[in-house]
Amino acid sequence: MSVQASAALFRPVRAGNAFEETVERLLQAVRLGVVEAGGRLPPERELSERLGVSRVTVREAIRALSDAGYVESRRGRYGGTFVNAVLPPKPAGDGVIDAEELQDVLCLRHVLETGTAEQAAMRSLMPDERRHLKDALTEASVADLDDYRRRDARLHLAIAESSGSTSLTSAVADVRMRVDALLDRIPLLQPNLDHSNTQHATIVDAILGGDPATARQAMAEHTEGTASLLRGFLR
Amino acid sequence: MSVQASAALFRPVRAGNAFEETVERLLQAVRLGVVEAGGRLPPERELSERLGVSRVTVREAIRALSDAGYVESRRGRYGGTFVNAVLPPKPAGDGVIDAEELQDVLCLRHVLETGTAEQAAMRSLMPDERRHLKDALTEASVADLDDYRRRDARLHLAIAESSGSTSLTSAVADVRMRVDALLDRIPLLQPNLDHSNTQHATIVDAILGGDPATARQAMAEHTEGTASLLRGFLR
DNA sequence: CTTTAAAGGACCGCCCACGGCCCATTAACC
DNA sequence: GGTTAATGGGCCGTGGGCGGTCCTTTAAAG
Repeated sequence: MSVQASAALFRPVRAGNAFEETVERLLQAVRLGVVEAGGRLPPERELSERLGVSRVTVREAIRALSDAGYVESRRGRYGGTFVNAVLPPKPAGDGVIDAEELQDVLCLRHVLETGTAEQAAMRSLMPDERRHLKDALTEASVADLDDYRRRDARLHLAIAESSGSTSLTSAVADVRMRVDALLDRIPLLQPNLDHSNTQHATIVDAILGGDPATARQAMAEHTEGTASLLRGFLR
Repeated sequence: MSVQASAALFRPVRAGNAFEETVERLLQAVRLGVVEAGGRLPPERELSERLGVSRVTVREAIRALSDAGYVESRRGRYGGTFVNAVLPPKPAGDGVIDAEELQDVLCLRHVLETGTAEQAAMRSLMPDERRHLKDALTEASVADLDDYRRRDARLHLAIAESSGSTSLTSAVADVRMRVDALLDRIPLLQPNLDHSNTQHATIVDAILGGDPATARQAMAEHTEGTASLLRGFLR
């Protein structure tokens, strides 16, 4: 039995307790911009059902996010839990980063993102999917430094959705959270942002034009850009 | 908020209770050939620690696998839990397959497997990694119809390991379990098997030769083969 | 102004899972 | 042949998470 394979298979069955995992999932929705600023989360009862977790646990998780300044709850009909316009700054984290973790997440991201771009370009997208992609691209292109991370994530998720595989979309969201945790430790510069926007346009054009090879290639260059940024700053 | 993205993010936080997930994980190790026939699982105490689950739960899971005929436990020093030489036939499952699930898993598999093959070919493998790959290839090529599924899975896992990313390896193992559940419903024919062996050799050669493009292309053709098989039988 | 429905807020009893501990068994070693 | 260490087997008290139920608040609808 290979030691690496067994390490991959005998990893922990759960990343944390129900509360922690629920917090993490809701954080994904907020941080990746799936629920936009000012937007409302699904009602607690619905979240409870969809996340497969008791409502008590959902409430505790929401309470934690509320205390941290991410969301705010309002009672009464037409109430709910709303995403704050301005998100709290994230803790810088410890300076040391595991080189193996970096290699792992960057490799995974490369595979997933180039794969979604290619798959998206291979499908014949519905009109609403095409519009959704274009909208996400536009919103990312006009974002300022503060909003950029969320809108960028939202665009990459839109591309993943265009692949037509929910499992792929989930995987992209998960790896994006890991990448974001790393990106929090390096500065975001305007030139990088401009360059990203150009690449985004190329990728979306290729997808909408049904050109898988170009979509993959463009996405590869795009992820390689942030990858080398991370490698440079963290090593 | 896109309905697809929220479906991906607000999916259940846990696939089942601790017992069920532990059974699933141990089944992976057995069914995917990570622990070969006659081989010994790690001791219960170690499994408990690595899986992040209490020893009671591990024991209940092992008991379930034992009852199902997958493994056998022996007490005393140098005892342990051993994988049976002949695995029980799997239940056929219900005839109806969700078309969306099929599309989802095949798309995910294509992206992951072609990605791992490419990444593996891009790395400079250590001598023991190269040997491991060759061994897995040889064992798959000499397998008979009964053993083929396990050895094939083992080879694909070996390729995934060669990518150097444990996350990727885990993802490949997970999607392989889903694919296997589908493959159980269609017959395995010798011609398909021969064709697979030829493709396996091409893939491994490309990886060992450091040719990412060929590795990806060969793996793409390989997965497309089983994909069209599945689509044909199940639709 | 009253009604109503939908949302958050709070509590209770139950059970699964955990940690910890000790027992029983077995093959190697001296 | 006794000793030893590693392994599976089993038990018990505790706590987290669950399902269920009811209360409170709120804005739209009438």
